[in-house]
Amino acid sequence: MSLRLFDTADRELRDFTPLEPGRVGIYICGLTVQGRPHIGHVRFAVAFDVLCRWLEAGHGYDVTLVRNVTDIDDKILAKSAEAQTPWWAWAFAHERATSSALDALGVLAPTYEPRATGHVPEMVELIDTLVEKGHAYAADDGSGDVYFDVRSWPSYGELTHQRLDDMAPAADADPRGKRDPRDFALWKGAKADEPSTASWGTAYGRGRPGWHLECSAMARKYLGDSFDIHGGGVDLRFPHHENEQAQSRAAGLGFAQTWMHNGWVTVGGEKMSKSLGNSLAVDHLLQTVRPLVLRYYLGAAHYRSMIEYQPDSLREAEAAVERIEGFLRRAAPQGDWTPATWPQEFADALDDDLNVSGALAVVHETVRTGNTALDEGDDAGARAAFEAVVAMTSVLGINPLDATWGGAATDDRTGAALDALVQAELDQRAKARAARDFATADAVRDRLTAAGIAVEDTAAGARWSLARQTGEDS
RNA sequence: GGUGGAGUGGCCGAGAGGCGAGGCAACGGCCUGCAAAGCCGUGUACACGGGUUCGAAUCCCGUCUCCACCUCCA
Repeated sequence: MSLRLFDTADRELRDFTPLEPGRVGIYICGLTVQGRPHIGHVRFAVAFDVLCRWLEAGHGYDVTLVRNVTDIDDKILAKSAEAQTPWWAWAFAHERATSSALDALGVLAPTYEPRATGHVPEMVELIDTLVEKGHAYAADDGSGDVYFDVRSWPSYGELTHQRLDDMAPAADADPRGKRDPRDFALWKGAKADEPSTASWGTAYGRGRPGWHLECSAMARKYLGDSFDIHGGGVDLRFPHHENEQAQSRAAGLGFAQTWMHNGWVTVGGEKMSKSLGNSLAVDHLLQTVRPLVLRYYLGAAHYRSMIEYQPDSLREAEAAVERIEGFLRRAAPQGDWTPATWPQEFADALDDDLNVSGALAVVHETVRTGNTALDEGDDAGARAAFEAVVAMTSVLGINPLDATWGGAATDDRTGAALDALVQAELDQRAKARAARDFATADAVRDRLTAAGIAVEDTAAGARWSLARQTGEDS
């Protein structure tokens, strides 16, 4: 079975064929670095991370992933002014916060991450082309703005299947020299109250780029005039993606062949951006939940579904992760091993528009098979399951053994010391149990439990691990 | 007004005309000195009303409810 993806432009599942055999170019809209990222902000990155991993591991494609950083816009300017911080420092601080949140969640770095402010010449070039072709014009009110002329481009609205006349223009729309209220800014003339560092000199006057134009220019520079996949959150479809496509195609570029949009995270039935979600900031949540668990949670639902967040679901994700982890720990071979391939059903699920839920079902079934093999002393069976689970979880970015998640406690000196101490306790307990002195044995176990250490008895003796966290959310 | 999405068992969450995805929780059992972990078993769910069909959660018609986009937004 070949890979099929849902193209949100056509609203249908299509076989995926890259423009150039063996290579895939993907552009996804990154974040406007204006605040602390919350789990809603970060979901798109997890979703497309799985896409990239599967394109590479499952189909052998050479993927070029470009994810931009919008480091200048109205909000950044407004918030930084309020905080009395230079806008560029504000943007950079939040860019760093975003990167570390994504790193923590095991999202692989893109091939390149261009910043909008570094691509003004490319943007101006695109504007020039549009003006030449009669699809853009400078406002005649002296504002220095340059607008895209939506009436000049009959296909405008094709991405979101809307007719220009059906679009409700904002009632209080300020015409500001526009030929049509739906015309959007390619270039925004500098305003008197904005810092001088926030504008660039061009033939159209000093100013800064419009948001939509940035992505068109950067996608073109790094992926070419036509590329395979453009992704982002559903809420970006209009106006952002519609405008991107209009301006790029009006400029004569082929632009994206397939559009993919991920659903968002809701809280109390509402989109997160509408609820005040500081407690759902990634760094805040990570104080009580392991990154692997949050990653599992964010990636477990189908990428196009909405995720309705509730604190309990994090607990459930943790239990599911520990089930997988527990098996891997128990089944880990002594010597060398190589990840096996995955069961066909796993591949089929991912090929079907990245059905991660279906893929996870295969993971859990394999875990069960492996546990049974372990119980029956079937070493070969346990090993096969172990290798398959490692392979599958790696593709999904949730392999508990991966170094991203910090590895085993015995990897560092503190861990080694702790292990030695716990082993001493466990030896004592083992002796007590051998002497059928269960009161002493249980006292040891209680002591360890109180210290946050869970003890499990196995055929090969007692094992210990750090107990599940019991953090609360608000 | 226009354009989309969604309603699945206690919860999360796939599926998409017939064989009860998977996880979490619960209950029973096995194992265990007792636990934990694991394994086995137990649930007859698909918003509502009609219809098509031998057969519908899946198709058709209608209804209700919720959400989003059309302004900055992952």
